[in-house]
Amino acid sequence: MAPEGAFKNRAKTGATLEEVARHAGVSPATVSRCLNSPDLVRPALKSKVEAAIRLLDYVPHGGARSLASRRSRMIGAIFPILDTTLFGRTLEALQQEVGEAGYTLVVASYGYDLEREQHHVRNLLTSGIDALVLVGGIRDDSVYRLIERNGVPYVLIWISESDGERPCIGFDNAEAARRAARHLLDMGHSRIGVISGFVKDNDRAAARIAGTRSALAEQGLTLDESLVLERPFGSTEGREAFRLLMTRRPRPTAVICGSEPFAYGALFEAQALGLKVPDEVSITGFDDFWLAAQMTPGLTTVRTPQSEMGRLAGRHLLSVLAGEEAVPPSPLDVELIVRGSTGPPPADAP
Amino acid sequence: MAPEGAFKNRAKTGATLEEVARHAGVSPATVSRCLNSPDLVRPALKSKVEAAIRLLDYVPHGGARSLASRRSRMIGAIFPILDTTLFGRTLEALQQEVGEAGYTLVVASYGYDLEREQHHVRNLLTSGIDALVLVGGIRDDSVYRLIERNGVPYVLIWISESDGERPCIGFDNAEAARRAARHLLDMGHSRIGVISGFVKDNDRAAARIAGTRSALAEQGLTLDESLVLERPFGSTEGREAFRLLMTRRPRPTAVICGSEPFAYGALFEAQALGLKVPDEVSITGFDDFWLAAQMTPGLTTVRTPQSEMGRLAGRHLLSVLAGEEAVPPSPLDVELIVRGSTGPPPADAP
DNA sequence: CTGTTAGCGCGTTCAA
DNA sequence: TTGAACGCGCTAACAG
Repeated sequence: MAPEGAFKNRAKTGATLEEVARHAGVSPATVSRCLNSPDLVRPALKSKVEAAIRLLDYVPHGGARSLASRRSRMIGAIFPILDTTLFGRTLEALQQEVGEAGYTLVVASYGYDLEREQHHVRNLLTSGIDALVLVGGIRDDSVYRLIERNGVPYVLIWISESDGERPCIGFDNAEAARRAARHLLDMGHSRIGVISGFVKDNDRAAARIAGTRSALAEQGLTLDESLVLERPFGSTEGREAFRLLMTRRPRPTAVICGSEPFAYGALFEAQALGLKVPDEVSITGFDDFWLAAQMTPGLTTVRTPQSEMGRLAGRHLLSVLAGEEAVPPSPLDVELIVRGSTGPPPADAP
Repeated sequence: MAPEGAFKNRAKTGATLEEVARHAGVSPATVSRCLNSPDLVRPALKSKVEAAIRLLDYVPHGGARSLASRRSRMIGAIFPILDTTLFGRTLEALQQEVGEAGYTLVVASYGYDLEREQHHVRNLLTSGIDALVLVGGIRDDSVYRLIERNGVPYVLIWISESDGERPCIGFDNAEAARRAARHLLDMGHSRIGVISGFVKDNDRAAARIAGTRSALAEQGLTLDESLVLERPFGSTEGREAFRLLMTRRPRPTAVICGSEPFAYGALFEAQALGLKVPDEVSITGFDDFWLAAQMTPGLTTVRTPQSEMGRLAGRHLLSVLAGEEAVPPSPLDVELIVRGSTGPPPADAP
């Protein structure tokens, strides 16, 4: 019922700076100054202008402003997903940090689909963002080129590229996984299963598996590839993968989960299978969301600096935009949180 | 170490439409058309233009574009919080819906602080958003006036204002809570506790309590106000509130949680207290996040149309922007999901 | 189908 | 301390 001729009713635009000037009996330039450098304006005039602004519900036109000043006061952030809790804290902290500085946050999510991410990069650049936050480092070089050619500063979060080629604010995913693995190895485990997100196009997931592998190597062990399962992130997927791992013979005595929802699922499934945790099987998570501490047994996990990455990414970009010589901080720390879900392997293990 | 003189290094701007035109040997208008209505351009020219665009990594300047066209292709959304899973699905669905239409999403969060929300409204309007999504309906009239005076269409989500004064896309929170309450009443409960978010400035929380109260009234019962606890959202707060409720005498035989994290906490705490659910106490949630189905016992809860609200809000605004005569849909349905956390009250209850 | 011509609303010179 | 004039990059009329 919507014939295509029905377009064209452009909303009445709000008041303009010039109208405000007229109402206040001053020049447009003065109104502009009231907004941008109030100290340069005599208080008497300033209050007249402010009254006019309120009277007209005047809001500056960001487009015009960014056209004239070459800055939009917007910062973009592109996340793999938004609907889970995975990036929630990072997003919240980032929004807070830039919001306090008067910046506005533009977000997008791409469902781990690099093509969609690239599309979003274009869109956000068009929107005129002054800076950009991206997750991880895997993407086509052309995307980086595009960003750089447009003079937009950016940071990659959730990773710490050791080669320092691009500015990163995050932690060493491999080392984090290594911590969890060493913890299990120290307790005597040697047959270890892994539930991971898809490694393709995801350097965090890849690094975590690599870290696990290297921890085993330190002990002269190798990771049995048949015990490495890749799944879409989610607790249901974790349950299913865990069940599968438990059918392998000899059965793994511990399972390292590359993302915490997997671990929740594994723990629930262990309970459903009647497997005692940690007596019969140990489980580790990755991130330490609120649920990890509430479950019984509590989940042993690696705590990642989720909020801090958001906060620091914002702060870094703001200072770059302020013209400061900012260097990204060195890799952030992670912490192994030992709770009840891990223990020595069962005595009768092979 | 950052002296204040260190400003002013404006990034080199990207290529302009005019440069593209020059490289392609056509007029600026033609380049513009290639971008906005490609069908009006002869293929031969179009491909020359596209080549030039790629060559220069040209990205249109959104500011200039919005100045000239009076539309920014950005939509704003302001949420109470972003770091929990509460609005995650709504956000994801909204982003997806508007993203597919080539729009960009600008988000902000205000921690349930109305002043901060107002601030964000101003900021987003300045950014030039074409439309706005807000959660709930409680805010100063001046905010609505500001939005309307600037000609920006908006919707309120997560509520359904019966008086229809403003466009809403959501569900009836009172009715939803009434469902949960009736379910308990039908099983014979009469002494019911409530754990709620703060009612001040939160119409969703208020409506849910009101709904509970009215369901009791239908049975000639009244809600004991000493059994109504308001807390910040969170499972830890749920645990603590639940523990307190369990010390009341006579002890409530059921607890209605106005937000699901409360219910998770209550369930964990019941377990810690050695209280059998549902034999000794019944618990209901609100929203039906993934965890509800995974716990043991499963959580009886009211499933809210989280994704749908995001999707429909986006769709509605897009059609308004397209100049269509769009009316917001009628209130969406909620569904009572009965799982193991509810049952009849203990036989020895008063 | 394509080019020409005007602004869109604002920040920023420069003089006064 | 204030005002006048210019142009940022683009879209939208209008001609051709």
